[in-house]
Amino acid sequence: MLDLNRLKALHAVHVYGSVGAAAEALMVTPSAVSQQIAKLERETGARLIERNGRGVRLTDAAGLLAEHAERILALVETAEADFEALRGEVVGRLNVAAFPTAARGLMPPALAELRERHPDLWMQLYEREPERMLREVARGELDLVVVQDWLNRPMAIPEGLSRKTLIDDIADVAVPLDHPLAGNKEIQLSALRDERWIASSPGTICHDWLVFTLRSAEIEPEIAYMADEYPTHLALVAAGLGCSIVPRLGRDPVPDNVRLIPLRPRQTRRIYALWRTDAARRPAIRATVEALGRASALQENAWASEPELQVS
Amino acid sequence: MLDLNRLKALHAVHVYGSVGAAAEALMVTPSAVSQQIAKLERETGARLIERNGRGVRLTDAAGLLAEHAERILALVETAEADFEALRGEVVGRLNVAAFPTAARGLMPPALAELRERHPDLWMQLYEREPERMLREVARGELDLVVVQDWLNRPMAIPEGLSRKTLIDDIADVAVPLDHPLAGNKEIQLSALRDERWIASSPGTICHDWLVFTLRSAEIEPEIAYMADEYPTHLALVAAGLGCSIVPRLGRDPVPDNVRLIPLRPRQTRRIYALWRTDAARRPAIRATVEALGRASALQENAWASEPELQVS
DNA sequence: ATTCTCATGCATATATTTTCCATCGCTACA
DNA sequence: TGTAGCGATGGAAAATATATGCATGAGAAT
Repeated sequence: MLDLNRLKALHAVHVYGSVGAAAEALMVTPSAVSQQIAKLERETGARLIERNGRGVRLTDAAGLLAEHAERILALVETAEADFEALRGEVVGRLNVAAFPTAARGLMPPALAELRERHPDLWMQLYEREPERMLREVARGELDLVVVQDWLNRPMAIPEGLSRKTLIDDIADVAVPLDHPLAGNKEIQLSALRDERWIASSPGTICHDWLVFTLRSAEIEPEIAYMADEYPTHLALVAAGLGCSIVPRLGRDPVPDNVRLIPLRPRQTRRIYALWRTDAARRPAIRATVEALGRASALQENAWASEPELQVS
Repeated sequence: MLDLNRLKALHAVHVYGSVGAAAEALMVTPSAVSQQIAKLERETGARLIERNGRGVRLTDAAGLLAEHAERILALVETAEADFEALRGEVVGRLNVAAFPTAARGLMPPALAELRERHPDLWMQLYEREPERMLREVARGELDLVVVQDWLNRPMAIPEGLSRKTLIDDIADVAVPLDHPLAGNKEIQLSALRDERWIASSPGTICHDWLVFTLRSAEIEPEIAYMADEYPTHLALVAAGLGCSIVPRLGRDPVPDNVRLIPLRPRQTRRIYALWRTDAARRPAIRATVEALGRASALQENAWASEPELQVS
């Protein structure tokens, strides 16, 4: 492949008209330039330069090559300039993941904001369960993940990861409209001892949250139905087949004959953004964490302003 | 100014995904690649590469630089091609590849002719399976490849490649001399329903051709033996262990007690030369394509003049 | 715990490039 | 016509750069 330094020498001779002038421009001796071009001739097998009186003249082939060299060198300079401009900016590609409700409730506004403010940032969003996210972010397969834990049973954060608390998600109880407690403004967990429950599949956080919340009131839930999609949960609740515990984050619109009632005391899970500490050098990571923080604050304000969700 | 070799190293890591693979592609040790990039980091003052598990990952800055490098390297290549085109001479080095039977049947006469006519052309011939060739020619690792497909299931040609049809290779069936059909002048596929077959390894085109041809007659072949070398196939046929479908191209001399009988209707695969359209500026490429065309025509004439290979 | 794979750093060998200097060819001018 | 001046080139040595082999260390797979 053509060598850039030789091309540079040839180009300089083309531009400055003599070996000596080219050498001066390149800050080397004429001999160096002469030898570079001689090597280029040997490598390509073509005559490039011929003596012309006291000076030299480029052949047609050399002229062509010099013009190409001009474009190539210009491109290299462009690359340098772009590179400089890049440093410290929010660009590149980010692989982010969140568990399902956060992916629906938190990511879309954050992604929209980032898209708006940083058009050169490419984000790819995945939906994942927490353990897998943890593994993948630690390995660098994902750049940033949104995970959750329960306040009284915090998750172990692997070495080398940083986190930022985004929001405390709140659990409400979904009951059929004809349920005895459906008129309540709030419900205590202990009042739910004899209900039948609708849960997600074991191994999902939604399942775990249900079981964990009830166990914290020493209730071993009787799980009557399992369904992974929340709209299915709510349809089952609407049909009077049981109750469900439903997080607020990413919650779909609720059917008319289902009531969502705040628990007392509040049952919350804390939601975090997690990323490799090293990777935080990337402005893109920092910008995304901040955008998630803003999206979370907006969400919390929205909840605070809905009176029927308040717990006295 | 950015150094081309360092950019090449960085680009290779970007494309091949690891320092080791990049090193292999550049034909140097991983250490060399690692050090080139380290120097680039020192020169630019930016982090370019970070360890990621067992491997590495490029930073955003490095990704940007690698993309620029891609353009720069492409421009250099264009310059080379233009340069050669200007000289109008068939010179330089060409990396060509073909699948095994074409490498034996088509390339040798073409290469001999080229060597004779263009002593300054250096050709390196590789034997490859088609998918890999396709990838490599698109990337510029190979300059010209010979691939094949079946007439009724044409191959997808990537953007930016040109092709020329060389020849339609014909399949014959090899049977032992004492086989009931050995006396036939031609054989219909349907007559081969209950044969046992000798095939190449799965994943080779020879294997695929056997299976594809028989399936086209709705025969699911019972593969009794697998061997990659055709002489071995023929020895197995000679021993009465089964039949085989053998392309004419690159066919070795056949043992006495094996009969090769044309299929009716003809089973053919079409063989193409493929090259990057940009690179066709090089007279060397054009000359090689033409030489392959002549070699193919010769081969077709040879087949046409052997009476025992005709199908009525 | 071990065994692999992969990247990297160091010391060393090798290759390349530059400089210095001598030489040669051409031009200008005496 | 001779000769001084200018400019390019080539060889040898020095400076620089680059690649290799090997050792090390980190992470992953078993």
